[in-house]
Amino acid sequence: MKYSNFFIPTFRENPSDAKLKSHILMLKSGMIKQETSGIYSWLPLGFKVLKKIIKIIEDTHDSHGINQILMPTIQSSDIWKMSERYDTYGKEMLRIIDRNNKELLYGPTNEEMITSIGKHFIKSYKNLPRYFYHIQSKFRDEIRPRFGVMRAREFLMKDAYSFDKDEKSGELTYENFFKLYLSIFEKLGLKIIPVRAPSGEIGGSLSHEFHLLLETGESKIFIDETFLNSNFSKLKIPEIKSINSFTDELYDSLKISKCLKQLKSTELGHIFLFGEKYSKSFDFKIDYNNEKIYPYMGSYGIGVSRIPAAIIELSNDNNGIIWPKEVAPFEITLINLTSDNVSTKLFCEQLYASLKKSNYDVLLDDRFERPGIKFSDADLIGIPIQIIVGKNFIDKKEINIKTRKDLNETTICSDNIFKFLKKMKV
RNA sequence: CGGGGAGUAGCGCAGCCUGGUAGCGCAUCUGUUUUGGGAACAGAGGGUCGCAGGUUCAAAUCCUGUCUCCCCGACCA
Repeated sequence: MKYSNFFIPTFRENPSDAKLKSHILMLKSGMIKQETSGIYSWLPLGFKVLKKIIKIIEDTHDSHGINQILMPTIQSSDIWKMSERYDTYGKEMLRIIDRNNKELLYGPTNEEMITSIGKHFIKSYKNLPRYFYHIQSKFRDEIRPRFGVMRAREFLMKDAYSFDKDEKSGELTYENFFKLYLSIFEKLGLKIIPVRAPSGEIGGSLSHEFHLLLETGESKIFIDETFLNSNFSKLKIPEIKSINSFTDELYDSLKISKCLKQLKSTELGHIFLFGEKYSKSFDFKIDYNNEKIYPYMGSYGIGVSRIPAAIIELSNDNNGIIWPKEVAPFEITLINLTSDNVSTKLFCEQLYASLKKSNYDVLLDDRFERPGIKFSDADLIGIPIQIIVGKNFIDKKEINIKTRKDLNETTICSDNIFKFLKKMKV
């Protein structure tokens, strides 16, 4: 992508309305635009990051036989009346009346809808287990939205749903999703802590949240300190059930006596095994041998649009964002400091083409801007590698490679660029 | 929902107390000179001062109402 074609409206001054570092940087780097309280547009740079995250989530789900679908944002009140959540969900649910006076709502979650889909199509235990997921906007009318996309009203969520024939099979599914989540967060470069959680509004018995430790986080979790360095990926259901870490709500209600460390965090994922709750209320029965059973269900959410903000909270400096390579909008930014010079222009165009040919995701800064502006924009938008081409190239065929993380700069001969990138393991 | 703050050019702000033709910095446009860390000079454009009503000869400024946004808390997860 060429900068001249890519819309990145950066700002020199900090936005007055934002307080959290990630919120400030997302606005300042032109990733998002607030439309109204708790509702945001994703601009090209932000959307590119979001798509990288979505791709990791999709690939991981697809490789585990989880079927991607797309359910609508607008739901009928009928299915919510069936589960009796239409009344209990409260003011967080955005209710809509259509022209025929039919009660609709903007979905805050999709258990009801997936249950109705399951009931419509699944008739036999031989079709189970079956897994579905979708990535779709949700709306929860928070009392007080804040911190940009961290706590938005409209947000993007990955929610998966499982149908099993019985509890035992359901727990195996739950265990698989538990591991799936660990691997997704690992691929995102995030060190995540699973904690036991109350199952709350959705109901059921088994529930865990996946938390990222963050000083500026809104959640509190209680964990055994040895957990900070544990590997959870080998855990089986009995161990998962008895993990020694808790959300504050569960910690309070269980009155845990053992001394646990309290830490601040942000919730990025939440999984539930709620069993027959919805299949029962929908009278969703299937044939099993010579009887009828209610499928055993679970749901598994990831707050997709919250992830970019969480990463920025962890990874930034005074100059701007520092993207980890896993989710960086581009791997490399190629900065031509002298856009009007024929030889640097030609070199950059050729290098840009061959980098793309080698499958590097590159942003070529070909703008007619002064060097200072290009440097500060590059640091602000935080692409991991900067290749800087300017006077040194014209004089000595030398270019500079800068790593955004530590701002270290190396001068190399322009012929050696690919060798150097390989050595850097970009 | 309780408490606090704010709405004036695209962004950041001053002006309001003490009413008298709406300003600054950045950004934008034109020109010249510049060009390895947010350039200089010269010129230009851009405003229903959130909205509605009231007081007044006169309202960004005073009064009343209302909408929106932000922060703290409670709530939610």
